[in-house]
Amino acid sequence: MTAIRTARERAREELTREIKLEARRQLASEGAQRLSLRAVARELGMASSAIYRYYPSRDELLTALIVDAYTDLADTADAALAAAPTTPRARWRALCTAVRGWALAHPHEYALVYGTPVPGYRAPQETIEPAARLPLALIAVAREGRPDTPAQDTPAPPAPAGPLGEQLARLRAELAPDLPEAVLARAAIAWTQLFGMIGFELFGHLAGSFDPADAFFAHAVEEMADLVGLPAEV
Amino acid sequence: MTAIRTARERAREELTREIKLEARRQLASEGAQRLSLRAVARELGMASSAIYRYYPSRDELLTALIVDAYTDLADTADAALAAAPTTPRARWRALCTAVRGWALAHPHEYALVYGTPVPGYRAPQETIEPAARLPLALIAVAREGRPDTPAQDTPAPPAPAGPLGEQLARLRAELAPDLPEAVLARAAIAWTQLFGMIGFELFGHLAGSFDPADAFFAHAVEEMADLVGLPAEV
DNA sequence: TGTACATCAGTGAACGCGCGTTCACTGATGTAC
DNA sequence: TGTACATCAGTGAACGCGCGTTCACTGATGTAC
Repeated sequence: MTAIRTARERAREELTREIKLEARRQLASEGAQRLSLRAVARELGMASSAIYRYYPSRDELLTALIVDAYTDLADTADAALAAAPTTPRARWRALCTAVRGWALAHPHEYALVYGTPVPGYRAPQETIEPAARLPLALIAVAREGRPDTPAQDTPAPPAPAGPLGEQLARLRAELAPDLPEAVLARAAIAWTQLFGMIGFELFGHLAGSFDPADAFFAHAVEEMADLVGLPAEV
Repeated sequence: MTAIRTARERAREELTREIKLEARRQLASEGAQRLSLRAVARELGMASSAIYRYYPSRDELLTALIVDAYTDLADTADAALAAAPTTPRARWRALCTAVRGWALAHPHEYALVYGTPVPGYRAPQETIEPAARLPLALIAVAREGRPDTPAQDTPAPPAPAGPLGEQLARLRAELAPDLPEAVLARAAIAWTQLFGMIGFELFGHLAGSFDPADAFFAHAVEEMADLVGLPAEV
C-alpha cells in the first residue's frame, strides 16, 4: 500500500519476468508445442509446482507470450516507420519489410500467433488489441497515400456492395473515414497477401520457386503498393 | 509373384488402408498434434505395436497423410475446373473457390500442409509433386487468360530484373513459356494472397473485420483475376 | 522497538495421463519339395 | 496331394520418457499492535 515496494513484491515481479523470459527463450528455440511449464521450471532451477504461484496455468503463460509476440512485432513495425522516409511508398515498404524481418528473426513467435492455433487454446480478449496494431499501421500508411484533394483524374473504383460493403462501411467509419471503401478492401487484400507470402516463405512453400524470397518479396510489396494506390516515387 | 493376390497380401492392403483412414479421421477431428499411433491402434482394436508392421514410424504415417491432403485438395480443384464454365475468369473463380471450400471443409488437413510445420518432422521428397499440383493449376488458368495474339493494346508490364528475374525466367521456361514474366510474378502474388486469406479466415484473424469472409473472399478473387490480367466478363 | 500472527513463496511427492518404440513370442499363412 | 519349413501378422509386456496439476507442508517475509 505504501509507495515503497516490499522485498516480496520486488521478488515477485522479477520472477514473473524471468519465467516469461525463459518461456520466450524456449518458444524461440523449440516452438510453442514443445513449451512446457516443467521445462521452464527446470531451467530456472525451481520446482515445477512453483510456477503456479505466478501463472495459474499453461494457457495463461501462452497468452502472455502471444501478447508479447504481437506487441514485439507491432513495436518493430512502429520503429521501422519512425525511421522511414516520408513518402507513403517508402513507408509502406519499410512497414512490410519490418514485418518480414521480424518473422524471419522470430519464426516460432510468428508461428505462435499467425500459424496453426495451439489445440485446445482459446485466445482471450486481451490478445485482440495488440493483434490489431499491425493492420492498423497498414491502414495508416494507406491513408497517408491518399491525395489531399479527392476526386482527381484517377477516380476511385466503385465501392463493393452487399455484405462486403457493409463490413467495409463499418470498418471505414471506425478506422479510416477518409479512405474509399474500395481502397480499404485493397489494403485488406494487401494485408492477407503480406502474411500469406511470409507464411509461405517461413513454412517452406517457396522452396523450389522463389527461394531465397527477398526479391520476390520486394516485388510483391511494390505491386501491393500499386494496388492500394500509393503514389509512385519520382 | 502370381497375378492372384494371396489372402495375406489382400489383408495387408486392406489394413494399410484402414490405418490411414482411421488416422485421417483422427486428424480431421483432433488435429495433427493430437494424432498418435496408439490412438489409431486403439480405435482399430489392435495392439499399438502392430501398427509398426504397416508404417515403420509416426513420421511415415504423417507423410502419407500429407500426401493425401495435397492430393485431395488438388483433386477437388481439378474437379471444380472440370465443372466450370470456359471463360478464364470463371475458371479462376472456380479454382479459388474450390480451394477455400476444401480448406473450410478440412481445416485440420489444411493446417497439416499449410499451417505450422509439425516440429521435428521433415517433409520427404514424395510430398513435393502432390504439393505442386495446385500452383500448377493456378498457372494453367492464368495461361488460359492470355490473348492468342500477344503484344496488343495493353502492353505487358516490364519483366522484373535481378534475382527475381532469374527465378521467373527459370519457372517460365519450365512451366509457362507463353506467360510474360511479370504476369507469372503476379500469379505467384495471387497464389500467396489466396492462401494468406484462407489461412487468416481459418485461424481466426478475420474475426471482427471480414467475418463471415465469403464476400471479402469473392471480391479478392476478382481483384486478383484483374491483377493477373484475366479478361473481364461481358 | 519487539512480539504474535497472518501471508505467501517455494518444496517435493504424488496422481493420472499419454506417448513412440522395441522385443521375444505365438500362431496362422504361404511355399518348395 | 501332403509334409516340412519359412515367412510374417499380431500380441502383450516393458522401457523410458514427459507432461499439467494438486496438495500438505516449511520457512521466510510482512503487518498490526
